[in-house]
Amino acid sequence: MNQDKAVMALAALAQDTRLSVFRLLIKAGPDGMIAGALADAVAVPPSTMSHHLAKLEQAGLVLSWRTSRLIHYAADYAGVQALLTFLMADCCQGDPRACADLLSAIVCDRVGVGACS
Amino acid sequence: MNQDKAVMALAALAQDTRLSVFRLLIKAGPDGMIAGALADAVAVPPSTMSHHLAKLEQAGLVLSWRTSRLIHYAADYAGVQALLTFLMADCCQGDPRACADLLSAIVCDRVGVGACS
DNA sequence: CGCATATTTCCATGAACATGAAAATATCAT
DNA sequence: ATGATATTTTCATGTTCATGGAAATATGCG
Repeated sequence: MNQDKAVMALAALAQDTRLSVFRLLIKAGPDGMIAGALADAVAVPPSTMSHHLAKLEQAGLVLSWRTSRLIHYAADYAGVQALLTFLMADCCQGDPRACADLLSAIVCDRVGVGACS
Repeated sequence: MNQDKAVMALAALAQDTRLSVFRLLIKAGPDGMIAGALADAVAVPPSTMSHHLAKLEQAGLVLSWRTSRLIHYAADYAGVQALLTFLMADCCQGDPRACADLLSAIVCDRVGVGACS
C-alpha cells in the first residue's frame, strides 16, 4: 500500500452507491454476490453498476470471477486490511494513548477476537 | 455514523493533501499540530490548507482548538473509530471467516493489544 | 447457427471538486 | 491605535466525476 493507492481506494468508497455495494459485500462474505443482484439491490442500471464495480476492483477493494454468464464480486479482505493498516500507520507513534483503545474497540464491537476488557 | 456521514468522511480522506494531513495527525497523537505547520509540512499555501482542514473537520475526522493566534488540529479518534466500525459492520454476518483475521491483524500490526497469535 | 441473458464499453452531459490569489478576520505586542 | 502574524473566507478557474442510453462483447441453450 502507498499513498496513491490509498487515495484511490478511499475515492472508490467515497460515493453513495459504491459504499453501499462495498458494505453489502463485506456482509456477504467470501462468496460475494452476482453483479446483477448488486444492481438490483441498490437500484441502478447495469451500466452504472459496472462502472462502480470496475472502480472498486481497480482500487483493490473487491475481487471478481466469472461462472458461466454470471460475474461474482466479493470484498477483497486483504485489500481492505492493507488500506486500514495504512490509515492507522504509526498511530500515536506507538504510544497507545488513543490508538490502542480505538483499534481494539473496532475488533471488540464486531467479532469476538478476545482482546476485549 | 450513517451512510451519508461515512461518504463525507471517506471523501475527505480521498485526496492526496488531506490524506497526508490526516496521517500526520494520526501520527502526532492527541496534541495535534498547528495549521501553519501542516501547510509547511505538505507544502501548500495557507488558504488551500484551510479549505482542506475545514473539510476534514466537517467530516468528523479532526478536531481543532485555538490557543492565542495558533489553531491546533488533531485527529478525532472517536470519529475515526465510528467510520471504521461502520465500514466493517456485520462483516461476514458475524461468521469470522475473513473478518476476524483482518481486524486482529490491523490491531496486531500496530499496537500490541494482546489479541495476537 | 440464432436467440436470450449477463455484463461491459463507449460516449455525452451536467454536477461536484481542488486550487490559490486577494481580501477579510482574529489575536497579540508595543 | 498601529502593525505584525496566523488563519479563514470569498471568488474564479480548470479538472475530475457520476450517470445511463446505446452498442458491443461474452456465454449458454436449443
